Amino acid sequence: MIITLQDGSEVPVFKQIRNQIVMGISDGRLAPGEKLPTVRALAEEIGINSMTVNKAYQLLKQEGYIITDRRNGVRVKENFEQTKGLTTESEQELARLISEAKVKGMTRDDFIGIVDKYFGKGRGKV
Amino acid sequence: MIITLQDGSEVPVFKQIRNQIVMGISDGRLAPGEKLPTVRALAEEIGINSMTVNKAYQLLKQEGYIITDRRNGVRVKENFEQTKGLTTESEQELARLISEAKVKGMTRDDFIGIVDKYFGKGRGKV
Amino acid sequence: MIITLQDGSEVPVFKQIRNQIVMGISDGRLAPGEKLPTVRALAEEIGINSMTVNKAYQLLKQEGYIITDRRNGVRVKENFEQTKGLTTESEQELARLISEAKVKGMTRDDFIGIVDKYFGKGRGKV
Amino acid sequence: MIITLQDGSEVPVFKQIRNQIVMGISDGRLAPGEKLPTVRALAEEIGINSMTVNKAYQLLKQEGYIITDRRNGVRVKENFEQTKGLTTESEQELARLISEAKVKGMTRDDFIGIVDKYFGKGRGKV
DNA sequence: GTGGTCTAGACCACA
DNA sequence: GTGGTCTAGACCACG
Repeated sequence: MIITLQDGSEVPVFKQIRNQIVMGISDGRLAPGEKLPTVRALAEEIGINSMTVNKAYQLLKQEGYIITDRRNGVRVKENFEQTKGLTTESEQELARLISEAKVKGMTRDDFIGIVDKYFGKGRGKV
Repeated sequence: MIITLQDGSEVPVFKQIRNQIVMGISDGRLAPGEKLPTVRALAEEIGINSMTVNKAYQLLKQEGYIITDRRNGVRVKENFEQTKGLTTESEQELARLISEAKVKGMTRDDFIGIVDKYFGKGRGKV
Repeated sequence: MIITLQDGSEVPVFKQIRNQIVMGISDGRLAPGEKLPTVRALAEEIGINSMTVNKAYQLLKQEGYIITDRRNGVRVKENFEQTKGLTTESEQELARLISEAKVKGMTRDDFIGIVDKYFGKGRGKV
Repeated sequence: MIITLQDGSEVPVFKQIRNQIVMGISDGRLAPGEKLPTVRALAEEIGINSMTVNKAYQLLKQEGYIITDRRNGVRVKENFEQTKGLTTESEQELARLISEAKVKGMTRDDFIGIVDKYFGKGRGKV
């Protein structure tokens, strides 16, 4: 899987990495149990410091997306916790996005059209 | 309309203000043309630096949510641009939220349930 | 509150800081809402790099012990989540400690004597 | 006795082995004088490097849990030192666990409930 | 001035 | 060779 960084983005590099890996897991480009590049390898590949990659991996580990250990390097977790709900933060973000959409004249169906565009891909019961 | 700041939030204060005003417009608590408090008044009301409120207002103005003029102070815009689409940034954020939801085992219908919870409110053709 | 680092310890510096702050909260030396030293101040005080202090604070934040924000610096959280249970990791650690105690000939009452020695102090319903 | 390694654990493998053997002694699954598998055998059984098992055995030997001799291989010690006290490190760990418990709202009796859950098992005067 | 991010380079325990 | 830790020093957004 290829990680691409946006240059002038507000979102910090380590979080960009985290987001792309989560999306990779979600749409099936990263399979459960699959090995991720080592900290150093990924750092070199995308031309950043390895501490930054480390930070991204630590975040993913803490969130339960990956497992890191010295024997096997870094791997996508096999079983994700099926909380079946958004965090309150995520729900707030969604609420904000919906507000913006409504003000811009989007209907519920317009919005759901976009949701379906992304929900269709990869893993997840549709 | 009352603006409440979250204490330890990652979201910077000026953006919290911006978000709440956008949501206020979206759900009808702020009517088109309605007058907003002055920078100074709002700053005092919520106990923060007026520079911060100013920053929020500038952002809102730049995004086309409010207009400022010397005679009438700050007012909610009368006609919003009906782009009927999300900005690319917003769409990316939505894509990320959907990815997280899918990994956590949410179905499309689970997700749309939450969308509807927020789409039901106030302004916007439903 | 004074933080003292053990020099040759196996436990990393950032975790030592974290532990001492948690214990400070627990025994009342740090009150809810109390301001903690800034990242830089604490780093200078104990003679380490500020990134290390930052790491400790991030951990404490993530665990819900403190709140950090740019307006107010770092503060002890007002209301802790009352989960009223140990994490599975902590329970495993306790199990291990008890195993060691038993092999060394300690009775249940010996062990509880030590527990009481520490439970008596500060905050917490006894 | 079966040794099972936790996959993404923070605890290094050699220490996981050490801990499980100590717990095995404590709850009676390993009897005093009982023969332990050879380094090589155990390494093969759990699929790890024999250096790692060796490290665990050396630690256990140094702590006085096992004895090794050339003729009989590795055996659980017959008589453990009855110090009837925890090491200072262990006591510090316990203090930390108690601190965390208190902050999370556990009472002394809640905590002792968990202690009893583990103290009840196997060897040791209860 | 605050926390947050990032770098370049180093060392360590673990396996 | 792996992840984890730490340093010294820098820059940034926020307030």
